[in-house]
Amino acid sequence: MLWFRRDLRLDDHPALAAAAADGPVVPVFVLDPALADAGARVDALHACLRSLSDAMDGALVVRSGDPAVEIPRLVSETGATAVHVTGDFAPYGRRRDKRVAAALDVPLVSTGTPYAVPPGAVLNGKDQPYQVFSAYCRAWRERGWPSPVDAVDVSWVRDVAGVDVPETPLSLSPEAALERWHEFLDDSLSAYSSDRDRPDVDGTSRMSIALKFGLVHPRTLLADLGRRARSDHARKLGDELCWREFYADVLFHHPRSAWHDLRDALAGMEYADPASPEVAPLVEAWREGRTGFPIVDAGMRQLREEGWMHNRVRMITASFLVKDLHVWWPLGARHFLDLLYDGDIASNNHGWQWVAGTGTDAAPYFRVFNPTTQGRKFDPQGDYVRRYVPELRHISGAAVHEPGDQRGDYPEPIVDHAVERRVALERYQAARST
DNA sequence: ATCCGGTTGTA
DNA sequence: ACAACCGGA
Repeated sequence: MLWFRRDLRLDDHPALAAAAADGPVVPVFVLDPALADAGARVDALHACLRSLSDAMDGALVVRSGDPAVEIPRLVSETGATAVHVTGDFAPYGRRRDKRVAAALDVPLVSTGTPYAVPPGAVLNGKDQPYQVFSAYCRAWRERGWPSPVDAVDVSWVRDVAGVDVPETPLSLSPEAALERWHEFLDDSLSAYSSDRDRPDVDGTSRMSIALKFGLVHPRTLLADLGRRARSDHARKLGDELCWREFYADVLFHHPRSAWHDLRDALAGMEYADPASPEVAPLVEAWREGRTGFPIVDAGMRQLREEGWMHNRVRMITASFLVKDLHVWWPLGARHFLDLLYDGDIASNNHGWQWVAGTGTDAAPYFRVFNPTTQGRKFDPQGDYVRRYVPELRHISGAAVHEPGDQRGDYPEPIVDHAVERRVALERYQAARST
């Protein structure tokens, strides 16, 4: 039996190869009620499951319920002699897999991971986990990763009863993701290093959703990049894949950092109460994209409309919540996870902690993003803002980023950035000296 | 020990 | 230029 989780593909799949070596394979997915409130990405999950089921002519068995009940039940129904999985390294997945293994009377066999390098496998000179990206990345490259695994012939066991996958308007499949990947390699990799920071340009690989659900394995992408090893652009994209692996590694070593400050250096930090009458409307304006800062609002509206936000803008909008509105990062991390199709607890929540200054790579605390400067720099023609903020479409060029009288119905800035920057710096100073 | 590096902003 | 951090080699 192969129990699929975040590995919803048939190619380059070590656990599938291991299962197929045992004989005919029962392909299973369990819709876990504990993850049913996972926001937008439940739709993305259903889209991935539909394409996976199609790829095996409908053999996929979908059950709904607690995996610790459903998986043992399927084993006894089918007489499976082992349950094969790809390892899961996030806190919930690790707890769930322990419960399932304990409830089974056949082995739960874990083969492979969703990463090129398994979380926990790279340690520093003192045999400790890395706490900064650049050092981790160097060691990660040095360790290296295996080539993609060859396709295997699988005989699927059919006609095991299951439930239907819910309908969804989304369409996601490994084939479409790889098609996008090859288009990206052909058309956009040659400008990646700079265009990746440009939300107005379609310059990123857009592989985040495919990686989240395992439609493709990062090893597949890294193998293609390895064939372009002399390209600085390929190396830069390798770095971005490494950020994903680094944060998975950090979460593996520090499961609590999913929702708590990784470092306690700012334990005494004073935050605004998001439920208070003064702050609640500001947080709501942030969520809805009407802060009066065009690049922030464009990003928050892109998130609502598309379930995706450009990474540069994720940093800008996160910095605004944390440093201009002084709200503790988990509120923002929760909001992103609710709306992002690619929402991943390790990358998302540690990215937020990076911005907040409580995580790895402790950015010097005085590094506060200026939303206007960031807009001018990374959306230089203003095209990104005009795409998502219709109220500003009558303003041409970079002037969309500037405050002024011509902005019509568009809101006035809800805070004075220069003032809030100083407040943030004072609070960081105070927290550091406690 | 000492130096490097870092998704930055303001003067 | 400077702010003025800190893990890692």
